[in-house]
Amino acid sequence: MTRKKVKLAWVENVKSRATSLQKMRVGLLKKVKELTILCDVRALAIIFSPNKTEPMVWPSVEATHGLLGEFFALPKLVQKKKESSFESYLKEKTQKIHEQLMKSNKKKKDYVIDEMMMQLQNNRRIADLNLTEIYALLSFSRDTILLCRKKLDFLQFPPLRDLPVFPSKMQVEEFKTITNDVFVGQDNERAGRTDKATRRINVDIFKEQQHYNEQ
Amino acid sequence: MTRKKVKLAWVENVKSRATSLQKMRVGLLKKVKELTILCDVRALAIIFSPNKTEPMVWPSVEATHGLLGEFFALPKLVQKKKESSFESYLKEKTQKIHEQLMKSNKKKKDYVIDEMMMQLQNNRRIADLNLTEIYALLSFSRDTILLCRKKLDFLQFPPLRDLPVFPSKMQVEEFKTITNDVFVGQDNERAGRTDKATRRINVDIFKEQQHYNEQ
DNA sequence: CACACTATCGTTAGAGT
DNA sequence: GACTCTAACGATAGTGT
Repeated sequence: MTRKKVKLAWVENVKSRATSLQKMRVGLLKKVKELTILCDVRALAIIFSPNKTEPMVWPSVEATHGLLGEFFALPKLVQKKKESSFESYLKEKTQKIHEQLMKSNKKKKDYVIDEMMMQLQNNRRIADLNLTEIYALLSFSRDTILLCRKKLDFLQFPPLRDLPVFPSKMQVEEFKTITNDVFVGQDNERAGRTDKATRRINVDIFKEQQHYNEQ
Repeated sequence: MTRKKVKLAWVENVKSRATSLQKMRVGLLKKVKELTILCDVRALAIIFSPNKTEPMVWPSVEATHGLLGEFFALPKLVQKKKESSFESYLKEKTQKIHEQLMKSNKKKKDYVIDEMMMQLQNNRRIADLNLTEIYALLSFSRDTILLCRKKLDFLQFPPLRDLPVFPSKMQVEEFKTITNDVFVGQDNERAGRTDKATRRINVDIFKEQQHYNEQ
């Protein structure tokens, strides 16, 4: 039995697609009906199928016309708003999830930085850091300084200058390849120098954060 | 855990209803989206909620307007047809199921009649039959005779006269009550007379068939 | 072989917590 | 809101025509 979880994509096989359409249409309209009865709302659904002139309509063509009349009678400001309430719902949802992610990333970042600081206070030296780690530290320092300035209400200070731009993901990948993965390798010079109680921690988190750009 | 199977009815509790509405709306629109992607159809859904001026619209207000444009552009004969393709689908489905039921009932009936005939050829006598069974036999005979006439192309024969009308369900129920269920009872005179190898078979099937009237 | 229908059972929606 | 658990959905194998 090859019963796979169907992924959200165009169904190639013509027959399968047709059977799916039949079943899903019925299931869908059943759900619309359920919704209207259980929650006392009015709703309509229209499904255009290829190679069929008449679409499948719920609850009926007449009722649909009635509801659409109400829809079109709505003040244009409401009806024509660029976003339907579903779209704004999605946007809100996405926003929330993204905020959560940023928060979680912030936590991890703080933890990683703390670890690095600890290591630096012990036996690890600046020379032991790789490029990614150095950028992470610099970025952290910059953020921290800015936060401090803000808190101290010294917003009139000029922005920090000469801070390097954080490298793109591709650049970091390239770097890792060239250096033959110094993070996990145990047979290179650097790793050999820091084998006491020093545990190299994962800093991959820094490489992903560049891709979230709001708006 | 009170995890009941929700029945298709108005949800009394206001809070539950609101939560259901939220969840089901999202689930519904997700399904619409699934359908359009998997089966390559275009569809729209509009859900009006109480106490909300703007309805929830899928896929978007603009796309909806576009699709509705096509819908209204359809020739009036197609668009205004009294039945949507969903309604005719349901009707067709009902028709099929009903035909199946009739077929199945016919089979059972034939089987019951066969059994009765067998019993009559053995030790059961006409006097042992109750009213329902007698009517069943008469009805069967009538049908059989009509079928034979048809097959022999003697359609010009006058219809059978003096055949009693089959009793209504209520009349039969009344009869059963009066006679204290002679079908299963073992302590009445008739049952005592037929206790050899005679097995009384269920003829309830005949009482139900009067309620299916097509169209 | 193609089609229609049924049975089976993995996946998903959503009620309750 | 996140999670658990069940009923229902729907993909596919099986069966009949």
